[in-house]
Amino acid sequence: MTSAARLPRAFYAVDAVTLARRLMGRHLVRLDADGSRRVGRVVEVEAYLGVNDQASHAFGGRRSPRNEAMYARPGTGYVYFTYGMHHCMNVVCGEEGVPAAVLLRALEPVEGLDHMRDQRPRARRDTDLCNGPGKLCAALSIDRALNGLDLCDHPYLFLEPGTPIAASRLARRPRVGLGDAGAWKDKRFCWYIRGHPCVSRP
DNA sequence: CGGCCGATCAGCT
DNA sequence: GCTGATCGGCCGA
Repeated sequence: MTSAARLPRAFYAVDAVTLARRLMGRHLVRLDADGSRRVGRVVEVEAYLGVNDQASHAFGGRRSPRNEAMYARPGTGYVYFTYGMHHCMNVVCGEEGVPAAVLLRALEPVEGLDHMRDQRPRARRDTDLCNGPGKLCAALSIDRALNGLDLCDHPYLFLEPGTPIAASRLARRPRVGLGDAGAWKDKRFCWYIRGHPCVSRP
């Protein structure tokens, strides 16, 4: 355990590129009914910049019940269901009413690995528990019921300061899995820890 | 290890 | 109807 203080609202009230860098090394904490903790250290993220970003769910100002959380205040969690079977979690940033967010793509398991393994029975190695956006949501039992949650004031899901990451270990590359996102698909808006075994594409 | 493919469904055209 | 901010099984090298 590294820290008990959850990150404040101001931490999230920045643009998506800044928040992407800031989130690296932080701890995503999931408390359970019995008080036990599942904790993962953020090792890979992607920034989605907003209405001008062709890869964003809010491109062109799109707004629907599905992505409504992107328009909420910074520190809100945007959890959506995709491919008919997976959930992905974003952290909303910037200012309220302006859709921008950072997708959590991979975590390094830190605490509660037994519980994570229960939720991810197919994972052969512990490095496979949270090495993808759908996998980390499964490992931490994050689903649509949590969409729109306030990470600054939620009883069992939030972020803690965690441990910093040396700048020399930080790398960036184009985002993963985008279809035709025009010029935006090649922008290097994915950050990850170079050589880390828990990133989705080492 | 890399590529292909099926699962499964919400949102969009 | 089709596609997707995915995953895991199966195939071949």
